[in-house]
Amino acid sequence: MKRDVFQAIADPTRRAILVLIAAQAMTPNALAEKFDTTRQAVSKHIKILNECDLLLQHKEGREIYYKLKIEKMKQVDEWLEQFRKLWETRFAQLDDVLAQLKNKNL
Amino acid sequence: MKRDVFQAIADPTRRAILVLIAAQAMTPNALAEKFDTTRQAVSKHIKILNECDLLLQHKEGREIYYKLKIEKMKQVDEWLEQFRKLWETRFAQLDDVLAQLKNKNL
DNA sequence: ATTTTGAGAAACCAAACGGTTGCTTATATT
DNA sequence: AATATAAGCAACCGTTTGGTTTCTCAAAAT
Repeated sequence: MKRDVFQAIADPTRRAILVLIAAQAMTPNALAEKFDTTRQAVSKHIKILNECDLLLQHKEGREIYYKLKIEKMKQVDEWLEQFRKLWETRFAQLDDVLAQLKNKNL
Repeated sequence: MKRDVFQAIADPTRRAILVLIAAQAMTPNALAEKFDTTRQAVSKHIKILNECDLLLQHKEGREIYYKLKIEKMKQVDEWLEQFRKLWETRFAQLDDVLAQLKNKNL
């Protein structure tokens, strides 16, 4: 199944996982210990993250290390761009208002 | 019920609604016409967006205009910040690699 | 005054979600 | 060789999701 990044970050546990494996690769067991949840639960989240094409993995013996494809997070950033423009404009407008208030006080 | 922004943007229809009402206030009916869905479906999405505290509304007669609280979208931006740092670092490293390659070619 | 229209609310439905339990396979450990 | 451990997979369960249909209410329009 194919999914998008927005689905991936919808769940709080998954967001926490993403943060952890952004910095360093981790095994499912290590992740499960970090939060208090079972390995199977983590495993399911990893499956979903994989379907979002967000993960890199490499095997070391019987352990599997998962790491985040950080670039994929840019997709969220790109979508956000359109709003960023708006809130920056609004901020500029607020600046104007403040400037005018200041002038009135003089 | 209380929800977070990440839930709001998880659904594609909801993302489309957010984009539309970011620029200008719109009524549920107007929104429903934009995509091919029923007003009731839109109404449910609006309910969820409201529970995420993402909406401003004002009534004009029997019509209700909804508009996005754009600043709320910053919450996503802030969460993304930690990844942005990483992918920018990585980009800088790539720059280094390219620079080294260039030197070898000289 | 009656009818039409905009909108929220409730009941219902199938599908998806998040989690648990139990099983299997592969790799280490003893 | 026998046991222990890492991990994926499948079945199951209660809850949530996204959508439709129906109903009600309030504000136009006729």
